[in-house]
Amino acid sequence: MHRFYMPKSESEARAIQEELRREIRLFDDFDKLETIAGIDVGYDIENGLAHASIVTMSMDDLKPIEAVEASVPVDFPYIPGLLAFREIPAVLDALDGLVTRPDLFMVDGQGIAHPRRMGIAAHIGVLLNKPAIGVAKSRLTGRYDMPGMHKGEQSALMAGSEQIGVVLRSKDDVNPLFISPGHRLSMKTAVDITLRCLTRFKLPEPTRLADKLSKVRPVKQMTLLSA
DNA sequence: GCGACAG
DNA sequence: ATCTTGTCGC
Repeated sequence: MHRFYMPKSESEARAIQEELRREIRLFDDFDKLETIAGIDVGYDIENGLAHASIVTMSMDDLKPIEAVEASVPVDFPYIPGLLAFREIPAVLDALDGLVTRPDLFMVDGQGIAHPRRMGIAAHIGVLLNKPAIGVAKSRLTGRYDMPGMHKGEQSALMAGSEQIGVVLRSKDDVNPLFISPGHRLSMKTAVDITLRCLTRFKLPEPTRLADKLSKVRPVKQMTLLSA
């Protein structure tokens, strides 16, 4: 149904991104925003698996409605700028199990704040033809001034004279988040929606819950003290 | 050639 | 991303 192609080389991967970037639309293009889904991918290094988690919630109360997960073997290395090719297979697998249809996707990673403007959030948005926002915990590319230390303060993420994202302090005294639109919404809307998803944590609810699920919970040995 | 480098 | 104990703060 989708059209994800697994490249056989780095150059081919970059060529795919150059091709897909032409489909990105950065203006608000959706009629309703009732549900939002957070997407994140964790890894099980030992078994060579990528574990994708998607949590759908209501924009009203930010309470989860549905959660799906999927594990698939990783066949693409982590290469800065090509993260999408490593994580999307697991994401698409998890997506197959999703019953509800979220109005928008919030992805852990960059939207257009990418060397070729095709971060994983943009890639997912284009593949699904759905609005998507990139929420990254660190910078991939671009320059910026550090925003104030209080929640809500922000600064522009620039690539030359082009604004590719917003550096947002999502909580007092914690490292800022890097927000960038991925597809079918504007920079301003991407930030507005992210702000609406913030509660008392650093990460917005969609990504925060997906992140929690994607962590491959280790079979931690309980400290059982026998008397 | 030398750094930088989402997860 | 993941590996990891203690430790600071609400």
